[in-house]
Amino acid sequence: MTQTLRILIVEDDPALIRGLGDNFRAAGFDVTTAADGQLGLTHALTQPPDLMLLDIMLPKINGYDLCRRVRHAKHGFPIVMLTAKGQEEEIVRGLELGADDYVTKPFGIRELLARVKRLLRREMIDSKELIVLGEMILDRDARKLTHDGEEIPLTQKEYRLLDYFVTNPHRALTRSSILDAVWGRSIIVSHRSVDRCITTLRSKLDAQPSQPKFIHTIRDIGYRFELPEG
Amino acid sequence: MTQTLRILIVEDDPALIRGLGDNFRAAGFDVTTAADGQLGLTHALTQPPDLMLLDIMLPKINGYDLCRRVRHAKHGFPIVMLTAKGQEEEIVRGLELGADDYVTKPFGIRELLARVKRLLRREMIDSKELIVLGEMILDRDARKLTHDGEEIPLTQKEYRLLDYFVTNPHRALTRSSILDAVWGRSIIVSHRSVDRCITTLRSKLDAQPSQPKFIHTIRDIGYRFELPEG
DNA sequence: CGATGACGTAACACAGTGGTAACATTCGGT
DNA sequence: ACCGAATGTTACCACTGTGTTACGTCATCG
Repeated sequence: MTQTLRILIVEDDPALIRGLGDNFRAAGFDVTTAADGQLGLTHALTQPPDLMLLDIMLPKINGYDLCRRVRHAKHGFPIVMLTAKGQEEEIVRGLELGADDYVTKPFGIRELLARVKRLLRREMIDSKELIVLGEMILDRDARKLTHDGEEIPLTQKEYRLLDYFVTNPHRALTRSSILDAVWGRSIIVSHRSVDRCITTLRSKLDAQPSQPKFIHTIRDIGYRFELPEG
Repeated sequence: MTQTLRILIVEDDPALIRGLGDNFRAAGFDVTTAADGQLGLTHALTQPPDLMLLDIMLPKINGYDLCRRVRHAKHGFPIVMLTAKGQEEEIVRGLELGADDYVTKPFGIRELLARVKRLLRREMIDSKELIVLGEMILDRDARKLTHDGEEIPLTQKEYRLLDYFVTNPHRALTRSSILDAVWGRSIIVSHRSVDRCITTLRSKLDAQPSQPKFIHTIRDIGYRFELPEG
């Protein structure tokens, strides 16, 4: 690193390819495109990019299968889905299969760029031991959260949940992935336990837990953690 | 004993220089400043500090080059980058060149101090042979803990445990790492023996062992040692 | 507008964790 | 070999964290 960040666009509409490509190149990214699902998959697996834009309706392999297979190959780069309007149930499916965000066509290039940039900021987070959350500081070394130097005690589950959120900000996180990451793949608990833990964590993070600043819920999916500023 | 730690601030904004200088002096550091990259580089090479605060946008030599050249000269002191908002993409580059951490302007002095102290934690301990623990003094040369001149006798295990804690303050320490450090990697003892030793050590460190000031327990994880004042 | 389902959250019960005292064993010095 | 100190082990208990359940509220959709 750090050469420019690499973006793979998997899209069959030539006009969209050109528009997206131009804009992302202008924004300083290294762009490659694939015109169908098969090409996209091989490219994603052999030369994994830093982020992938993925249309759902594609020749040969559709966006769902591509997404699932990429994730099955244990690639973790962010995936942003491009969906047509009125396909909300597709969004749900896509996010469950491991996509991180979506935009519905027609979309503004500004919005898309903003989402992409937010997702890519994750790489900066990973290396940090100290993370600023508004007026709070999360110290991963000390495994503690402080507000003006005062410790905010977190239980084990709360801490692991927050840690997972912080390392995956701005992304749609399904309950299932949260369960895997925080509770562990082999543990079986009710999915409502996630909600419960979210509630207690929210109450400690935010003064007004009723209008959460950090943990946003995504109906039918799960939650999304937003870092301040941006 | 306790020579003060030296911080070099390379920054061209006079207001920021004064603000940072005041704050770090107040925190007990020995501060020198350089107003451009050239001055900063010569200073860093001829009188290497214990840590450097480095702005990116600088006259004469920019922060990246300065960072790279300092590292090329095999100086290992920590470098904290100061970046303006919107330069986030460049941060990764800075880290690649050898920076250890960064803050984005505008930043809170509290956050910056926390980051600096974290990076200097080891030096802050190592530069002292006498360590003040509340009303007690730990003399690592003599392997003695005293309170008002009265020696508090510590057993072998207790001393090694305290020593491990003192060299790793403010960090979450797992029982397993404690066992490795104090008992040795090859010795097999029950993990409850750690708790047992903690109890006896607590009873000697603290008047109210029920509300420990120094050794905090982190449920499901292990313990964390907190030094007073920072 | 009513039905359905998802989420927030309070209440409760129970398992597991850690503090610690009592007991056992090892160690070290004479 | 003996004795006391140090160290490890075990057992008991209080407590807290956590999962479950239940209920209220809100959003969505027919």
